[in-house]
Amino acid sequence: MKVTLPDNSIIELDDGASALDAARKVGARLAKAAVAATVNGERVDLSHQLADGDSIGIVTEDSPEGLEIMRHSAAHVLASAVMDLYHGTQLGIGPAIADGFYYDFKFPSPISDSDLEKIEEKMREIVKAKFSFERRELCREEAAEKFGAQPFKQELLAELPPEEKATSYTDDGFTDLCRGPHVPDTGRIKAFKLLSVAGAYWRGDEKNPMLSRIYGTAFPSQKQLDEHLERLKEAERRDHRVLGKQLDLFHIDEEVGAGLPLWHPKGALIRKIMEDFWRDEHLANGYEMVMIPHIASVELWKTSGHWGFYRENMYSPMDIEGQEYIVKPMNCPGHIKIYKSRTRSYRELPIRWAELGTVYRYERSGVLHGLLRVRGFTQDDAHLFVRPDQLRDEIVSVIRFVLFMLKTFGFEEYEVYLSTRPEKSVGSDEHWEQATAALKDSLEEVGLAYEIDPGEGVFYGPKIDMKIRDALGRAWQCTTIQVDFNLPERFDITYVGEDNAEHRPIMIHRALLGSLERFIGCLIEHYAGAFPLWLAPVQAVILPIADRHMDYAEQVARRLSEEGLRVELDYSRESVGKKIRNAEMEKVPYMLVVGDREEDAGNVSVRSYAEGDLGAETLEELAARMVRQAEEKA
RNA sequence: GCCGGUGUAGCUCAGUUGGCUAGAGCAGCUGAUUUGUAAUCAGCAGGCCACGGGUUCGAAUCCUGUCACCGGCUCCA
Repeated sequence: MKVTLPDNSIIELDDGASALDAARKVGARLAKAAVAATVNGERVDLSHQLADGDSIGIVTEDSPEGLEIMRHSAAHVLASAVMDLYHGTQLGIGPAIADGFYYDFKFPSPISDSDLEKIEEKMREIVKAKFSFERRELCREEAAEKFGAQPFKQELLAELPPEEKATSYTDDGFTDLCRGPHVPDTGRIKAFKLLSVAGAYWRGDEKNPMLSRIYGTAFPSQKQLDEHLERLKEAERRDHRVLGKQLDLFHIDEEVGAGLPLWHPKGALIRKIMEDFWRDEHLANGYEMVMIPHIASVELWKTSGHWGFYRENMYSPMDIEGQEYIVKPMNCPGHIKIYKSRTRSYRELPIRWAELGTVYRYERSGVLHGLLRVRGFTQDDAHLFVRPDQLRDEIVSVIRFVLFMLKTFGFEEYEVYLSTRPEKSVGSDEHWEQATAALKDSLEEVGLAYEIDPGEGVFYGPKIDMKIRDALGRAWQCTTIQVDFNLPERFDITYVGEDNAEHRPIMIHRALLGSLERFIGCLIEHYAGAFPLWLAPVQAVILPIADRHMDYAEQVARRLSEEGLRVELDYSRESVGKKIRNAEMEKVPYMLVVGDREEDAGNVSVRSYAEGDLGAETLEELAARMVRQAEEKA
């Protein structure tokens, strides 16, 4: 028989030949590296029997697909080991994921991290024994019987489409319901490690029982595994919670309350710089600033619909002389009230009102996470009131504005989602469709690739979300752009049109950075705490060599301050080496050493955080260079 | 909120099977040193061992409740 290879060449094989035979025919090296195959686009085991005319590709262990298959097999071996060690365990599912794999179990009694070593040991035995993975096709009755003691597997079986065959894989006497494919034998799982155990609801639904999930990872070589573990350690060093403490930027105080960060001087200064930039850019882009109070009568939230649809995220009302007031979870109703304070003409639109608006939302204790998930945060919010004919252009310019902001802060990578109507929502189908279409069209006009996030919209409208990843690769939603036909209706806001009749404006809710808290958290991790010059709370620290250089050092400091640069003078009576070390630890962009040589020459010795010792430079040159660099925001 | 783990000085961590005044390094303070590109030396001070209850002759250590934090799930900017 003949089969076609990916390069369209055709090889001849004996009838009944397997994918592995095909790999062998191509070359011994390929056969050795092979872990699975694709036949006519479908992933199969190497033992898969080929048919005449098949198009075949060999999946090797160093390819992304091969790695995924190996990790999936590692999950299977994990399950083998667990079933051997903990009798009566029920099996959930065990897929490969981005950086490894996991398997969900329901143990007869809880296990903890300390069990991982034992399980890993057992896995090593299984790997060493090189048990082959035996694939079997099962009829439903057989499968039901085989997994009689496995309620979760039964559930999966019951949901398998009738036309699909149930398959199982067996190694070392352990059989798992699994679609496959797997590596040919357990010995092909090279370097692996179990990382953690965590709770996970069966099928990701909190109404379901909670299982114990064991996470692990696997690589083709020990070296790659070690590198991966090293990356995890590096990520820990970039963690904004660690750096926030080290750099004295913020802290979260138990007595103040969980999820309520306190900004220290340096952190607050970074915020101030960002906020100034943000306000300036908004004013330059046709926005006006507004401000609203932090609490509002419960009546406002009833009108807006928050009281009905957003209540679980809102704090309990407080009583003020018999009236109920709510701490705001969103800024929109306040801005709408400003709109509604007088008659609006079509000539005024689009109205663009921006505010760094602090909101408070009830977040369940388990979700809080440093600055990335808090209970009180400041959104870089704005509400645009537009005529229908302006909607699309406005969304497009908001998207362009976002891209500009993210780029300025050094983010070139993000994920874009279009979130559609959730279960709990207000408004007509027609409005939801119009709003969703407007967002979609705009994304396409700008040419941004996006994914649909079904049912993830806000209760009053669909949204575009942009997510940034933290040091550990977890995605955090920052940017949000929402089109809203509903709140204008609920508040009955209008503008007078050219025809002298009242018309309903459409609202765009948008936050470019999302919230300052989350964004700064991401920013800290992005720069690993070493902020670019324009954001650095201290841009240069002056290091006099001895006390007699203090006057000159002060002169240098004064000169740079005159240029609007943020400088500090290290007065400590430490060695130069120590002063440099301290400045390095604080990740100050420039360290300026001044001693006899510099004082005589009227210059400074420049050491940059990024580049090390740069040698002497005149004060004027340095000042000009720093000012330019800060302006360029590089 | 749920599952598992953790909580000792400002920070990072020791603290044997329950048993002496709970230790170290860094940071801080004091003194000496006046220093040339990532740590000068010495001394001092600093702890309701997260908080509350219990077991015990005796608890940082064991049990229990609360709170916070970490990893994950669910949920979100």
